Amino acid sequence: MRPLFHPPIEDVTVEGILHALSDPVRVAIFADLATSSCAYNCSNFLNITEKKIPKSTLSHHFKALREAGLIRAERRGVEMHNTSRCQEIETRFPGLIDAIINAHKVQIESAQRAGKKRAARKGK
Amino acid sequence: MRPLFHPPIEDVTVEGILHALSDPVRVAIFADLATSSCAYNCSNFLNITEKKIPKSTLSHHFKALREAGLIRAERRGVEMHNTSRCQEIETRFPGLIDAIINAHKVQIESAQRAGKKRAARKGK
DNA sequence: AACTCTGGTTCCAATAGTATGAACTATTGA
DNA sequence: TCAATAGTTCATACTATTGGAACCAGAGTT
Repeated sequence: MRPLFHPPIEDVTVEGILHALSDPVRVAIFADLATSSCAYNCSNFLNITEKKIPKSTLSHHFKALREAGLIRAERRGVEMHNTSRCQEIETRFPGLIDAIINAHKVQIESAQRAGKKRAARKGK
Repeated sequence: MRPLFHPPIEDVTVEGILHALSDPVRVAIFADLATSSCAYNCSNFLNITEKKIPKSTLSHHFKALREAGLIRAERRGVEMHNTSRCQEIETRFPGLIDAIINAHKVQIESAQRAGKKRAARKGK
C-alpha cells in the first residue's frame, strides 16, 4: 500500500479548499468531520446519509479532500481513520473554515424552512 | 441582446459560490470587484493583470461569477458594468465573502514572501 | 498457509465541464 | 452606413468527474 499523500499546510491553497468544498457531498463529509469530534470513514458516511453513493465515488471524494489539505487519513487496520485539519487551516487562513461550515449550516436550515413552507402550501 | 440572468439571492448556494471562487482568475476578479469601490469590465481586468487571458475565456469567467450570484452585470453603452453582490451575500451567508477575500489576500502575501526568500537565496 | 470477509483503491469508459480561436452581435461615434 | 470597440456564442479540443468491475490489504478463521 503506497503511503497516502498529505500536502504540507504551506502548500494548501484557497482555490484548492474552495474547489474541494464546492461539491455537496464533500462539504457534507467535511462539515461532519469538522464539527463532530469523532472520525468518519467511507462506510460510516454511507450509513449516515441516506444517499447511495458508490464507494468508488466516495473514495474519490475523500481523496479530493485529502489532497486539498482538508483532512488527514490514516489506515487503522482494515479501515481508514479520517480527521479534519481544521487547526492547521485556521492558522493559515483564519476564519475561512468556520465561515464555510457556518454558511453550509445556514443553507441547510433555509432549505428545511423552504421545504416546510412547500409542504404547508400543499396541505391546504 | 437577451437580458442577463441574475439568480435571486435565496437561490444562491454555498457550493455555487465556492465553485465560482475556486478558480484563480475568478477569485482575483471578484476580490478586485469586492474590495475596490469601482466596477470593472473585462477589458479593465485584462489591463490590470499582466496575463493574456483570451476574451472568450474572460467572458465565461464573468458569466460564472454572475450565475453563481456573486456579481451583478449590466450593459453601459458598449461595455459591461460589473458590481459585486457582497451586501446581499453577507446577509444570506454572514462572514463568508470576507473570509474568502481575506484568505485570498493571505495567500498572495505568503506567496510574495516565499518569492522574496527564493530570490534572496539565489542572490547569495 | 489458504480461505474469506470487509473496507478501500484503482482501472477504464462514459459523461460533463472548461478553454480558446473564430465568427458573430450590440452599441457608439464619425 | 461604415468602422471601431466590447462582449457573446459557436465549435472543438481538452480535462475532470462519475461509477461499475476488478483488484488489493488487513484481520479473522480454518
